Amino acid sequence: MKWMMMGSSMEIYPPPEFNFKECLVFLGRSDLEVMHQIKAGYLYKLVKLNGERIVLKIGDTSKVIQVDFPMGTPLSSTTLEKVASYIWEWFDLDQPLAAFYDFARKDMILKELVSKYDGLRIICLPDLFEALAWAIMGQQINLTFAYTLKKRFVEQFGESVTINRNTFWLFPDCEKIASMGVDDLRKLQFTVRKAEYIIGVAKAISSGVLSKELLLQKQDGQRIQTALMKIRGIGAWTADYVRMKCLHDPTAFPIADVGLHQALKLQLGMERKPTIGEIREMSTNWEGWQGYATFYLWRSLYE
DNA sequence: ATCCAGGAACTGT
DNA sequence: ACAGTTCATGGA
Repeated sequence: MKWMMMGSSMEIYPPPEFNFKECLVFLGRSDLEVMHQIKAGYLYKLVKLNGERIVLKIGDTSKVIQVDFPMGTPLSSTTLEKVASYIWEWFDLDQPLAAFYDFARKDMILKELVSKYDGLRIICLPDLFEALAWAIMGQQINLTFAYTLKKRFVEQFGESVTINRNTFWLFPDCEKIASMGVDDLRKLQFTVRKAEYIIGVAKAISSGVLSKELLLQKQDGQRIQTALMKIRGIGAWTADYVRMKCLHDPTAFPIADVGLHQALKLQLGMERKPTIGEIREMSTNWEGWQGYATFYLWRSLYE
């Protein structure tokens, strides 16, 4: 991770295989998104780091990520370090993407995508509770409604900061959700099950039996998968999604994902969606990078 | 109206 | 292990 301060701005120096504007397209895919805002090419997000709430204004200038602080808070060097590391993690910048491109350029399905979306990285959800809760919200419903649920959830239970008549939201603390009842979420049109799953996950995280650190300590992706799937409400799809978007495992592969199926159908000009078996077949070359293949295919569904 | 959506648990065999 | 059923609601 490379960064330095230039006056009141932070400069972050990402690896060469990174295109901020390409990532902005993905971040801008829903008008109902509440966790960040995009305005005039800048990405705004409220984060809580080192106990401080900080609004970040993120832009790019030729190979450099530039971060400004609209709240003008005097930030300690430890907080600044956490800002840099948050952004590094958000855009998955530790991933050696050149290795993915090396074979993807020769792959019949991926070559067009990696050329079109060059520099796109998986947009991560560094917070485990947010990643799990969002995945559960998205189970078996259309994305638009999933975003509606998230917006209600965040605006009901999250904290916010308003500057210049713009309101920015933090994802609700798991401690707060752990103290909620199913009925509190039912009011927002969560199903009983989704409410139970999310409250259960919130309790597990706030009690300390579940955490990102504990999962990452397991090293092996399969063990992490198994550990996640022991939790009620987390099946294979959610476990893969969280490994991909939160735990930075590029081998995670949500193979049953309907978005993936739809993207493959369109990309291959098929009359129907491919079967799991067919996807397994066409993904044999993707070993080690199934998560990135999936993400680039998801990207092809937006414009 | 009908089908389906970035699934998972439960039940029966 | 595997298939069928239930949950639940909005979008197209």
